[in-house]
Amino acid sequence: MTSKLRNEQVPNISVDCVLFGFKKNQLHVLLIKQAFPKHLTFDFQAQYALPGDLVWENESLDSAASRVLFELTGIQNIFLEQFKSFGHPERVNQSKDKTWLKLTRKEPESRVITVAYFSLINAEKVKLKPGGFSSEAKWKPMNQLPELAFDHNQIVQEATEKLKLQIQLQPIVGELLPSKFTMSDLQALYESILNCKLDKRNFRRKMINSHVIIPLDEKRTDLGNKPAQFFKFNILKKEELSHFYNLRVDSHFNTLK
Amino acid sequence: MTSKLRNEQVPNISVDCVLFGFKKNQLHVLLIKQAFPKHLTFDFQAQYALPGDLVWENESLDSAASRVLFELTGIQNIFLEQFKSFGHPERVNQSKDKTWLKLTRKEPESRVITVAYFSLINAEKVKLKPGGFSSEAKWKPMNQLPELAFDHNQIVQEATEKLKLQIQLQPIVGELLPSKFTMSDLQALYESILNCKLDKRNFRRKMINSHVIIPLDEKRTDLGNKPAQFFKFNILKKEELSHFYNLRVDSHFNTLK
DNA sequence: CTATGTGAGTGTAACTTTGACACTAAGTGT
DNA sequence: ACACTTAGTGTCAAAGTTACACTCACATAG
Repeated sequence: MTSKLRNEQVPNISVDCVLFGFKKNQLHVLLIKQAFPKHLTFDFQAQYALPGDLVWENESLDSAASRVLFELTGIQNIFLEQFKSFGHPERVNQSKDKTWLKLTRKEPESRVITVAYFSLINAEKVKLKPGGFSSEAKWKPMNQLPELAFDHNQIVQEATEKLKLQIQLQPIVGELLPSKFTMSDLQALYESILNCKLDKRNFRRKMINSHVIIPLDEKRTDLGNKPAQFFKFNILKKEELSHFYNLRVDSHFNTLK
Repeated sequence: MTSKLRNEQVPNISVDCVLFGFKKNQLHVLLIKQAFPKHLTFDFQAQYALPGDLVWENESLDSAASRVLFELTGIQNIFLEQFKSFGHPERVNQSKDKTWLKLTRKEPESRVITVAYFSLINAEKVKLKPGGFSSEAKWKPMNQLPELAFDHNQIVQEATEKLKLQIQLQPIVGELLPSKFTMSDLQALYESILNCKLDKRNFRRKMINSHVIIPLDEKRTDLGNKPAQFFKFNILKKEELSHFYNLRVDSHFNTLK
């Protein structure tokens, strides 16, 4: 029996993490910039990419995702949900990626399939510490993503679809907001994920009735206008998650389309 | 550059297919029996398993799933949906599986992660032709599955959860039934997937209103009782799939629990 | 101190969907 | 004609959804 070294990498299986965050009323994705040795600048275009790397021989996919995310971005202790694997035979075979693969991989020609994870976190609260082969870890707004390494644009795309679906089925967005937030914050978040306008009164009623959020004894007073009630998320059991089916678009905007 | 042979297997990436079928008013899963050389009978327990095998170097995950399913069961031209990958480092390391791995794999000690697919098909209509390393391809009722190879029981379990969720969101069950079926057939199918009793009138109303099914000019007369209307599935666009949220349990049975 | 701007917050009526519930209809075989 | 079996149907109350427009509370500028 071949005994595997603890930190030996599986040459053809990786994990990638799509982290969504919410900042300045916009949905963002966490990206890293591939690090590269200075002397290579002339023919090496550092690319943005999702935090991701090969898994180790002795670790599960879930723990690989957590480890890799931590190593590259400093983010720790968050729940990552596996959502899809990507395995096109040519997915790491584009010329834009060759140099970087040669610099970082023992078997740069190897076909790699990747297991993609996603998660929602509070972009304001988390501290980013790039490490490993990432020289940068940055939130980039969803609506102006650069071209990413490998097939990462497609992965982000599919994660976004998944996210849209999810928030209409259950209120998983708790992690995206600060611990206290106003109803308008929450609505802006939904609108930016669903990419549409929602009706204010109906949205408010739905959220209140669903008991997903709880009003606090505190108001936001820092803006120059009527103070807004703060809410916090309620931790609900699965059985309590009803009410989460249709979020309808504001009719004004509906008829404009 | 290492040029890969067309049919070379990736030693550590496989696909597995969970096929659901409906027979005798019961939900079934398609299993194969691992083939083995006769002279080994004494210490080799042939196990049931999901149809699955290693992927080839040059094929995508989706096409690997289709190919493997065809090779082992003869089933062709069906839509397989990827639903989750399983990658625990010890998932192919149980003693029950060692013999078979040694007989069939070039690298029997290799860790293997598997990408699992699922699909729904009409068990009555499809012809099973075991091939490759499968000596048998059989429908087994969900509620009495044997112990399966590797972690395949867990994979079936998770596929079942996924299926339950799916049919409450959209009427994907078309493929499970013959091209014409009665309302009772359809309800029995839902009940066996959801594992509960539904109210007949509410179910009927919901199905009719959703336009998922269309009545035919034909009735079932072969049973000795009132003829039942035949229906067929309607091919709907995504936009037309509303109405599919809550399927409520029949209250009689609800209160019994 | 008044006016204006800004986002917060509120109510209702028409309609649709849901859930609970029990009997009749149309065939068969005896 | 009777018994048996499965098919098929209607209604009411409760809950949820949709559309829609004005007032409230604060800050600031004049």
